[in-house]
Amino acid sequence: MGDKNDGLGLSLSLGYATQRNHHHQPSLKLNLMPLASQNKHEKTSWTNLFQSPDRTGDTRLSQRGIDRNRVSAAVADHDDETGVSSPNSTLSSSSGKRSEREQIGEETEAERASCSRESDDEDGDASRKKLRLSKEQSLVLEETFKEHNTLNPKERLALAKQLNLRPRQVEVWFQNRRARCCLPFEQAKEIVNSPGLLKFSIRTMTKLKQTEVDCEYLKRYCENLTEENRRLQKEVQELRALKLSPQLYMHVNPPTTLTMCPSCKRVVSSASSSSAAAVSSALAPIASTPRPQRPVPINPWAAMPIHHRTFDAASRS
DNA sequence: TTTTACCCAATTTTTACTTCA
DNA sequence: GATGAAGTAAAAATTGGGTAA
Repeated sequence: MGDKNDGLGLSLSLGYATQRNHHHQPSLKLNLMPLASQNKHEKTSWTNLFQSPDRTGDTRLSQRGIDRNRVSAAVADHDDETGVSSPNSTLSSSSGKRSEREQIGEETEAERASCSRESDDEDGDASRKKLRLSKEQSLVLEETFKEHNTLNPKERLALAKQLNLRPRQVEVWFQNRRARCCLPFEQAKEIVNSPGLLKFSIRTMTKLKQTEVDCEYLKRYCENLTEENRRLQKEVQELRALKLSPQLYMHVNPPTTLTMCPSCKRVVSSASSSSAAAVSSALAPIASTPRPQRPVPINPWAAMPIHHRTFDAASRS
C-alpha cells in the first residue's frame, strides 16, 4: 500500500470544509488517517502503521498500474459530495473564505472546464487529477507573470477560464512563482552571470539566495565606501598641508575654482592660466594619482532605491 | 473589534527524471 | 539492453501567520 493518498481515512469535520478555516471559521476536524496536513513526525508514525517501511511501495505505484491519483481523486470526489475535506485532495484545495467564494461563484465554469479537461485526457472512467500544468498553460502564466506578478480577482478568474484551471490554481501558481524567482529573468541572469558572486542557477534564485547576494553586495559596498572614505580623508589632509605651506600659498591666487572632470577625474582650474598652472602643478601628484573608480554595483538592482526592489515588503504596500 | 481577502514563508506532496545494480 | 529501486529536483499544493481595508 502506498502513501497517505491510499489510506482509507476517516475525516470528521464540523463547520466549513475548507483548507483555510484555521483563521476564523469555527471548525472541528478529526482526521483518522495520515493526511497531508500532519507533520513529519506524525507522518512517520502513521506511515509506519499503515505502510511498508520501504519507499518503493508508494513511489512506483503508478508504474505498476496502481494509480494513486485515481484513488486520490476518488477520495476527493467523495469529499466533495459529503462536504468532508481531505487536505490531500486537489479539490479540497479551495479554502476558507476563498473556498466559499469560489464554490459559490468562481468555481463554476472554470471548475467544470477543469474537470472536463481532466476527464478528457485521461483514459479511464475515474478522472485522474493532473497536477502538472501543460507547457502551454505554463507559458501563458509565465507571460502574464512577466506583465505583472500579481493578479486581481478578475484577471485571475479570466486567466483560469482561459487556461481551464481553477482560480485557486492560478493563484497558487503566481504565489509559487513569486517565491521561486522574485526577479525578472533578465535581472536574475545578470546577477547569476556577474563575476565574483555566489554561483547558482537562475532557477535557484530564491529569496534566500537573493538575500545571500544582498548580503554579499552590501558587504562589498561597505568595504568600498570605507576605502573611499580613507582615501578622501587622506586627500583632505594633503590639501590642508598644501594650504598651510607658505611658499605655495603665496603663489596661488585665492579666487581659483577647482572643478573635477567627471570623466577623467582630473582637477581643472577655471582661474587664470598662470595661477592655474601653479595650482595644477602643485596638485599634480594628487590629481594625477590614479583614482580608484567608484564601485560600480555588481548587483544591478542594488543601486536602485530599496523600495523599487520587487521583493521588498515595503514596495508592496 | 471583527471579518474578509489577500499575501508570504515554510513545508509537504507529487511528478518526472536520472542513476545504478 | 531491460527493469525496477532509489535518489533528486522542480512544480503544485497546503498550512499558518500577518496585514490592510
